[in-house]
Amino acid sequence: MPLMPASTRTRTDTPAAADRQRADTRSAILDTSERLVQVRGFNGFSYGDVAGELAITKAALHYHFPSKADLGEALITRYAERFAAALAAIDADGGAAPAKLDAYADLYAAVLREERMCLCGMLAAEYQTLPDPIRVAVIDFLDANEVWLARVLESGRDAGTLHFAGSAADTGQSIVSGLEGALLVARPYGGVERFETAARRLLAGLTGTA
Amino acid sequence: MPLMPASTRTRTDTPAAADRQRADTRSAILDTSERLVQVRGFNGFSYGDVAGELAITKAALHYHFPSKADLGEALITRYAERFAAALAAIDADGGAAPAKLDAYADLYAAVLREERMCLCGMLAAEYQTLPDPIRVAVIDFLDANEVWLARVLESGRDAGTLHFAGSAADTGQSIVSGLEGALLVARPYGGVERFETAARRLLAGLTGTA
DNA sequence: GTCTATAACGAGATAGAC
DNA sequence: GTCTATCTCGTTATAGAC
Repeated sequence: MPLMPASTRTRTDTPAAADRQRADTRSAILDTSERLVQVRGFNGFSYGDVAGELAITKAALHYHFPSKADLGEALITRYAERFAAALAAIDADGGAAPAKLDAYADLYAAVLREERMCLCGMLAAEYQTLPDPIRVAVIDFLDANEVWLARVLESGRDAGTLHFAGSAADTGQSIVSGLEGALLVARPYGGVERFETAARRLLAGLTGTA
Repeated sequence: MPLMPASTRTRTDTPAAADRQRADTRSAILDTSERLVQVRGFNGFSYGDVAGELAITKAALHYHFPSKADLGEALITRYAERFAAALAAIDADGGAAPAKLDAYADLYAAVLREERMCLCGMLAAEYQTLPDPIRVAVIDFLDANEVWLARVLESGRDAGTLHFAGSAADTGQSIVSGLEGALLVARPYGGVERFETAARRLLAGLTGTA
């Protein structure tokens, strides 16, 4: 690669390369912002923080995401898509219902291992300060999770591998809130032990392995 | 009462009256700030918000609480004291362990009815952005709750009214995280139904009334 | 697409009068 | 104790050059 300062070379020699770079920068912004929101909250990070980490300017950020609300919307949208893909992957694995629930809880544990809060849980805490489109996306994310869980729970009950009182929908809500709470409380203590303990107990109540 | 603008009269005619007013203003600041933190988060409210609501100036706020960190510390300290008093009151009621757990969950429900998050849960979400003294207070608050719960759980197990696998300490942690999560997730939806459903399921697993 | 420069505003905080 | 006035800094956001 020729030694040429980024400020003096074009970096986009063809239209296709320009598209690629736009997408790359956009992704990098989303990656950094996502982590900052999960660690510090939507009200706890700034364009300046992101620009500093990526060594670009705040103005460049505003080119990709005109307002912070736009950025937040893009963040939760992408997060929800990735989560939906993860749920589809669990389904594709073809495991039984209890294994699916374990895999689901592992998604949360992976977040905690990076010392983050669930993006949606963090936004739920800040809900009252969020622009309306983000609020809607938070609700949609929670609903999608609970719908998926309800389906898994019903199939497990039908197969006799899961046992729970009340509706599958209510039970799904309890799982989401239980795991979100386990993340929330575990993070200040550091490590995943507290989360694992709470998650195990939560799922054990459904499989009867208590 | 003589019609005299607050700006022209002394309002503190005696030293005792001065003390009373200092305490009153301080309480009013704490009350308003506490609600704002529980609704919007520690990073989601400002001295200006509090001053505006109380119709005093920001400078007056700084007299009572020089820095925002000081205010935050006072907030969680008072909150923890009030919570400890509420737990003592539950103990004083002399109910059995299951009734104590119900009363404990009701403390959370009361918070949600005011459309707030638990102060400690909110601060847990913002943990990475908080000054160190507040972080310590958050941990202390969680620990105190879990110690109290562990004691109730053990007495219930001894009396045969509560049944749970694993240690009382771990179970106490699960209850705290379960209720905090139920608050967190319920608030965006409005109403207490979601919380009540999750709380009932959580406690039903301990009393065997599932 | 990214930059420099700057606008416009709000934040936390302090000084000094009353 | 509370005020007015001010400071300094950080924030989101925009304009215009390259």
